[in-house]
Amino acid sequence: MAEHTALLFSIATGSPDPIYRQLIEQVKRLCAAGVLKPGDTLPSVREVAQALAVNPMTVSKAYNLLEMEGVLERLRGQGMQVAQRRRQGKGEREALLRPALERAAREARQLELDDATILELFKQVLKEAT
Amino acid sequence: MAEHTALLFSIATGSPDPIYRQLIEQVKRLCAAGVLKPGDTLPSVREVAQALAVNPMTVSKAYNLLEMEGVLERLRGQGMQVAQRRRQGKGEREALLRPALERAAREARQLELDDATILELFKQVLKEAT
Amino acid sequence: MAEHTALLFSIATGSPDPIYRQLIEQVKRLCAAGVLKPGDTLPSVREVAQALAVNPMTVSKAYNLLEMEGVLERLRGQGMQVAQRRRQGKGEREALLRPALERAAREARQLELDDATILELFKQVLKEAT
Amino acid sequence: MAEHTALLFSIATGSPDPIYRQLIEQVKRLCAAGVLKPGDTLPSVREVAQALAVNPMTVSKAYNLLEMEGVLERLRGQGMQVAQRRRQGKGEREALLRPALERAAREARQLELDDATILELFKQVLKEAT
DNA sequence: GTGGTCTAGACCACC
DNA sequence: GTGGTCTAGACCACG
Repeated sequence: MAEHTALLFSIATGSPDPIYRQLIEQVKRLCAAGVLKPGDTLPSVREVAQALAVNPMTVSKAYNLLEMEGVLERLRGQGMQVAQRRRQGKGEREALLRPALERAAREARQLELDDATILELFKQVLKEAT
Repeated sequence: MAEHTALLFSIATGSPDPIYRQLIEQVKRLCAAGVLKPGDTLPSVREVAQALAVNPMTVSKAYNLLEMEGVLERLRGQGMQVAQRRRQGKGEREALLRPALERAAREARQLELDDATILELFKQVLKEAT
Repeated sequence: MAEHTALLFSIATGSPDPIYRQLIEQVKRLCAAGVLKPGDTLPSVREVAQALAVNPMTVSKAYNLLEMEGVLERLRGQGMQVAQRRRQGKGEREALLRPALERAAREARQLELDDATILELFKQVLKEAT
Repeated sequence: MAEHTALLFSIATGSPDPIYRQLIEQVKRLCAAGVLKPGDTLPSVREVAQALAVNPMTVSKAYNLLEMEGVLERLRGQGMQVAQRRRQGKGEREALLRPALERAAREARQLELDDATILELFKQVLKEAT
């Protein structure tokens, strides 16, 4: 149950925001979506670090912050697991998506593209990302 | 001729993003909103620096980057002015929008929201951003 | 004889090199080509400045430097004229052109374009510039 | 791991063009020449700054601009590396070359050289620049 | 007057 | 360790 999740994580090296933040938000989204369920164990720091070619300290930092936020729980000597009662309704998941959509909308406005074009392009992108 | 725009800029000292970025975004927004029109001259580096109690180099960096992006033009010895709309083709503008859409799509997938929900939410966000 | 030459000058506002340098090199080329012949009078500082929408001091600086170089001569109270013995052979004119060609060649190499493509493009540009 | 590239850089203190530009051109040339290959890491800002007795910000500015141009990539906490050749399309590369060719053409016209001569000279320059 | 460059030295975030 | 940001203050080129 540890090797199946390593593939769930990915980082965008070209992104402006730090790796540990990318990891944190990914875990949160996966929990919100139910892909990661309460009680699931997460891949070890070393596994993730190796799979993503990242410094272990970076992964550790993400896990620590997630523990402080109550998203994860430390299993003394056995890694981390998803904390209880983190299941989120559709509304909450939509709220998590909003920032990214708002950013896209803001940029679209500045580029002066009309809504039809924007939506069409987004549909296309969504299809590719399936 | 100095009082016309100095008040347009403001910075949030406690903000996570750097001052020069805040300035850049502001100029872009002012241009997009039509407050700054092509041909308008901007307050000098020194004026802005003094008005905001910031180092001139910081303002200079913002102006510089805005020039590189084609938003501003240097007026040799007379400061900077808003560039004539070198309106890019629609295809190019769509390409510029793609990264933001792709990011949103990736996050939406991880949240396991269905396409209809995602698109509906995006339409709503777009409407709010008008 | 003063109004016919004003049109000979032009400046590229987007160019990285200063206006007075652009003017200097243009006068040199026009002299080398024989368009401006020894004894020809040049348009006054004021005329050029107005025609190009440039600060008169800038034009004046160019004229002064050209006088120092011996390209122009001051006609006490009657403007400047092209100095004697400045007619140049074809070889010298080619030498004047070289820097621009070398720059283009260097950039072309960095862009990894093959010679045939480069030359074809240049022929096209030459035709447009006729 | 520090001695491999420090010696590659050098600056001409008496040069008309700024230090950061000299560094930029050098890196580009080293990349073009194959001395620096995609994936190679560059000496750190501090190393270069010390080796050249220059302010770190100056080196940083050069690296920064090279990143914006896509020549270098940031390696989060591990310095900069030469970017993977994101080879642009031929059309785009030709567009990038045009300005230099147009400038050369304009100058050639003012020198009143005939097209055959110009092209012959350009071929020669191209051969020398190989 | 304008912006451009550079310095010396500080502090911060990230890995 | 890495690069990023900012400051204070200097000097220069251009118009």
